[in-house]
Amino acid sequence: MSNNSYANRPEFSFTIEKQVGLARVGTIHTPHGDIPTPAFVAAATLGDVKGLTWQQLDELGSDAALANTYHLILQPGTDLLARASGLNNFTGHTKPTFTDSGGFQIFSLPEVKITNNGATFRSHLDGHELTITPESSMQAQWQIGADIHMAFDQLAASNSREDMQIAMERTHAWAERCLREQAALYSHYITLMPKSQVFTASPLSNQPKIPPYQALFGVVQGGKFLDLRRKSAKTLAEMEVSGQVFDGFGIGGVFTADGMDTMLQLVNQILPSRRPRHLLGMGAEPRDLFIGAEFGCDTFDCVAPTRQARNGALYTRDGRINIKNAKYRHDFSPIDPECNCYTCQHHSKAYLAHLFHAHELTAGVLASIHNEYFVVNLTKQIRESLLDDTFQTFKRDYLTRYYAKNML
RNA sequence: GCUGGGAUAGCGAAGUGGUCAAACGCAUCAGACUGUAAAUCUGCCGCCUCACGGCUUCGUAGGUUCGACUCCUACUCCCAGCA
Repeated sequence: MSNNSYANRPEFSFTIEKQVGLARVGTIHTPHGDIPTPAFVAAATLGDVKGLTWQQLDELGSDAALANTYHLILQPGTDLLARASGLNNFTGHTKPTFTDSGGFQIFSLPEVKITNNGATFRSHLDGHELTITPESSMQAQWQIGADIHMAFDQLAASNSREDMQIAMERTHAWAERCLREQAALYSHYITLMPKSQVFTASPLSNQPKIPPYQALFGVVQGGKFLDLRRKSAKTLAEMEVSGQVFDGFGIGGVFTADGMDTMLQLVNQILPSRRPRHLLGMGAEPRDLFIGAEFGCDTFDCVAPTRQARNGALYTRDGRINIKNAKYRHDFSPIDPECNCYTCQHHSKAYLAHLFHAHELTAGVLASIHNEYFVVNLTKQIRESLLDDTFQTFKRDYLTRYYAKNML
């Protein structure tokens, strides 16, 4: 292993090709292939990117996808995914995958009961009660068999410092348990958690399609409180249980780009530079990606590009437009004349507007191709600009133009 | 021709004496969406006004009443059944 790479296990490593301040250009190596970074990871919550086939996702340039453990536990069940030899084999997606732990979803549900043991909540599908613990989340993620897992974390109940600190400390306690379980799962592949009310995973055996090692990222919390963020980053960076350390880190609980630069500077100076960092949930706006990459994040995921696409909000170099607006009904130009996506190469705004007004499924498909391409491609361009030392100019020009209308 | 039913805002459809510019749905117009309970949600949606507020409406014309979309009369049109 070179000085520029990190490999907790031979099957997972991160190579840094260039560092510019906190920003870096690198490659995450996984059993399902490489992810050149910075990279935008497509949100595939239920095992698909809404509105897109895997082929379409592939063709627009996506290098990775992120599914959600909470959703997959509820349906189709992680036992089934294990039986199918893992998520990639089940879905037909061939590229690297992440799974989120379910923490974020659970805390957005009503009537969540948090104890030191775990989170108890009701399924949003049928209301049945379910408990997820750090251990069971790890087990479920191993059954899903993604390349990169997130530690089971807690989001704060409010923005108050007190709640933020409670959530952070619980996240740290759970992080230790996640590491312990990770070590156990790696050596035994998977173990049983035979408590009747706790989500339980069945033992796996001889599942060659499931990666032999599945990386685990610890999740930094602390909200807007910089001292908490500092403590969280330091604690997780130094955490080691049973010889197991985090293979990378997620930065969670970020809901706005305001103040994100300062927070990321602080956190990413503390996190070990040779391990990858994923900015959880951010990427609805170009500035999120620029700021994230500039201050040391390697991967991003966000539901906004596809959600907004389904709702008719489309990205252009000159800001976001709502394709359903009356003025686009007879506009025969592409969404963005500078865009090279399939949709912009083949279709006009008028056609898209018509499909949206007619509630055709194809509207969401074509719009999702465009929006997902937009963020995936922008992140690739950021990577290129870091490589050829044009990042600052690129960033300034891009953001000035994108937000010009909003700065009037 | 007779009998019965009906005509409400762009469309559909509530309302059967005051609290009705008029429920609700759709459409229109606009906005929101950041680890997806989201192909969802919010607002607007007769005219004037930034707004307070004002004005004109419920097939047409007239009447009863303090007051009518709601009651009466005539007319026009639509639907069903019977001839």
